[in-house]
Order: sequence, then structure tokens, then C-alpha cells
Amino acid sequence: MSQSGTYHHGDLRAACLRAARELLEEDGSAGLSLRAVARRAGVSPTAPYRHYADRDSLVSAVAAEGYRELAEHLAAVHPAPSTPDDLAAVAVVYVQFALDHPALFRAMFAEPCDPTSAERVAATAVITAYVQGIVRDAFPGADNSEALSTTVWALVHGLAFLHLDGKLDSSTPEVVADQVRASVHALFSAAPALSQAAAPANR
Amino acid sequence: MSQSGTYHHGDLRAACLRAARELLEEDGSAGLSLRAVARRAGVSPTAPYRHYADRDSLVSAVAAEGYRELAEHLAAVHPAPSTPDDLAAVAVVYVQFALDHPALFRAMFAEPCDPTSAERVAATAVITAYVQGIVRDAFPGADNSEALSTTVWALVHGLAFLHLDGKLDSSTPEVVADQVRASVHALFSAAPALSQAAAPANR
DNA sequence: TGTACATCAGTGAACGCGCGTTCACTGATGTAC
DNA sequence: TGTACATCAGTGAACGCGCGTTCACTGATGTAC
Repeated sequence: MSQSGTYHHGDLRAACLRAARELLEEDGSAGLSLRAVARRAGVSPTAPYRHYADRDSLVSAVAAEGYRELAEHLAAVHPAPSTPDDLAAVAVVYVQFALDHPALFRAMFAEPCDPTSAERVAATAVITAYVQGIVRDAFPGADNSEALSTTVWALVHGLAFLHLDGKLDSSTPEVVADQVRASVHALFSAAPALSQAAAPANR
Repeated sequence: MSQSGTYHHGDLRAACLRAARELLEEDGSAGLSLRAVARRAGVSPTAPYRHYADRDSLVSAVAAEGYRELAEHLAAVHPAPSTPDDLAAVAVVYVQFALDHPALFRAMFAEPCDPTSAERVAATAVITAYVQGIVRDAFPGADNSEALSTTVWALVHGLAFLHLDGKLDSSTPEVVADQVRASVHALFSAAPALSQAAAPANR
């Protein structure tokens, strides 16, 4: 299979995903059309319909891939993160991922997409669980590490978006990393206070 | 001026802004087209061009209005916020604003728009200054209240977006408010740690 | 090993749509005299 | 107070565009016998 130049593409599904990613980075989410994807994959405008029911399916698939990649990046930081410093390092990678793939990151979160998509829910759960795991290890004293995890995630997520939108100084990766580390550490040394607060359930 | 049914609209500029806001809330940013705005304002498709150079100008104007409104909401919380509790209350309103006006909030931040637009930069500056002012008052001990302000903003902003995107429990306003208050207080009691960290400049 | 046939990935023409933007225009308004 | 005229807000027809999606199709692949 998969010799080029033939009638059958070989792996059009993957090629569409790749093309979609590229279009996203180049033109933003506005440039992500099924037709453009087909064009870039060197295939007729309707070929992608063999693999994706409609435009939304494609976008969802791209977003899901983004989640998977983000999770991989985070996991790659440290084999078994267990200290505040480890967590801060993970946070830095999170923000850096957003800055490296702005349109993808936006699509992952800002796209309306299908909120009931099982694939997306699962992708989110992976990240949630990952953060919770680290927080539990890094801060065994907190009696509600779940709420603390949410807070950490929100802080890092907010930094990512504010940098993405040019509201904060992103002149160098170091400046960004310093801000992220400082913020995470601040939160961490405050965890006892957090544990007295309400503990909303994650979804 | 402004009798209805006449050839001249009276205040088409404001009517366009209002229509754009409505379309945004109803159909998301995809529904915000110049033609739809004109339709809703009861005017020919090209009339808005008298008041906005192009679609981007309209979107920027909407975003700027959103910033102004958000700033008003925040300022209305408390005449002179000066304690951590005050700050937490302001944060709750910030997140609630996002949940009440999801598409507007997204447009304010997630729309590419013109990042060099003076109007938008000014709008951002108002919010930044406001948060900094409260943090300075509420936490006089911090020797770098600027970095602390950034951290607070990021935390609250992140909570807003994660709720907006259905990643966190937003079942009731109380649940949301509890989470926001807990997070802000956590950060606050940690401020001494923050002041030892790097102090990136805001932009 | 060779042939018939089912499967299915990709084709290409066509549809209707709403969009942004242009253009020459016209009707209403208000000001100068 | 009345008239001439400049200004300018809104009109409506038209353009070209890219889009999502449908449809009947065709070429390649692989399996059953």
C-alpha cells in the first residue's frame, strides 16, 4: 500500500490531519476548511468525506490529537514528577506548548466543537488526571488536592492564554518560564489555605 | 434626529454595535458578519460601511466595548476594594461576566483582531491597572505587586476560560464562586513566596 | 494459478449559500445668504 | 423667512469568492472459488 501517485492515497486520514494542522498554524482556524485540507493533501474536494463525516469531525480530530500531544509533552518533562519544582517545570512546558502551537491550542479550547464528544472528554480527563497525580505527590498535605489541581491548572491555563493574546510579556521563553514558575510556587506555598476552602467537583 | 421609519437611521453606529453583540451571543463569532449586522439593524448591506471601515473594525469595536463593560462590572463590585476578600469578590464578577457573555468574552480575547489597535491596548491597560491597584492595596507587603497582579489575573482568567469551555463544574454560580474565591485566597496567602521570584514586566 | 466479483477509496461536476466589498446613486439634513 | 446648495447617511445592484455538501461515477484492491 501507500505508493504515491496511485489512485488510492494510502493514508488519507492521517494526511488530512496533518494538512489540517498545517493550515491551522498558517492561517488560523478560519483557514481550516475541508476543501483547503483536500487541496493540501492533493486530493479531490470530497475525498476527505470518506474519513470525516463533516468539517466538525475533522476539527474534533485535530483537537483530540492536540490533547494527546500536549499530554505527551507534559509526561516527557519528568518521568515521575513529585515536587513543586517538578510541577512548575510541567507548567512551563504547558505554556510553551500553547505558544508553540497557538492556533492548535486555541482550537483545542476555544472552538465550540461538540462538547459531548467522547473523544474530547477523554482527552480532557487525561490531562486532569495527570495534573491531579502530580499535585497529590508534590503536596501530600493538602486534604483536597482535587481543588488544588483545578487551581493550578487554571493558573497555568490563564498564563498560557494571556501570553497567547499578547497581554503579557512573552519576549523570550525565559521571561515566560520565570513568570510561570513564580506563579506555581506561589500557589503551592499557599496550599494549606486552599484546603479549608470549598472543593468543587471536577467534571 | 432619530425618528424611526426615516431614511436616516439616527444612530446606526450604536445600532450596529448592538446588533453585533446580539449576533455574537446567539450564533457565536461565526455569525458575526457585516451583512447580518446590517440585516438586523434593518438597513442595507452596505450601510454599516459608513461607520466601520471593514468587518475587523466592527469586531474590534465590539471587543473594546466588551472591555469597557467588564471594567465597569469590576469597578461596580466595591467602591474601593482593598482587602483579599474584596479582590476575591472582584474575581468572581470577572468569571461571571465571562459565563454571562461567552461569545463576547471569547471575541475580546480569542479573536485575532488587530493586536496593534490603540483602542484595544488601552482597554487592556485599564484592566491591568485596576487589578494592580487592588493588589497593591490589599497586599502592601509584596515588594513586586506587579508580578502578583499578573498571577492573580492569570488565575482568574484561566478559571473563566476553563469554565467557559466546560472543563470545570459550572453547575451553579455558587459552585463557580466558591472555586474562584478559594483560588484567589490561596494565591494571596502565598504572596511572600511570590515576591522572591522573578518579576517579569507587563506589557 | 486464474478469473469473477464485491468492496470501497477517491473523482469531478454541480448545487445553493452567505460573505466582503465596489460602485454610482439618491434622499434627507442643515447651513449660508 | 425663504431659497440654493453642500454634505453625507443610506440604497441596491453587482462582482467574485470559497465554502459545505450531494450525487452518480470509476478505478484499484483484495478475496472466494
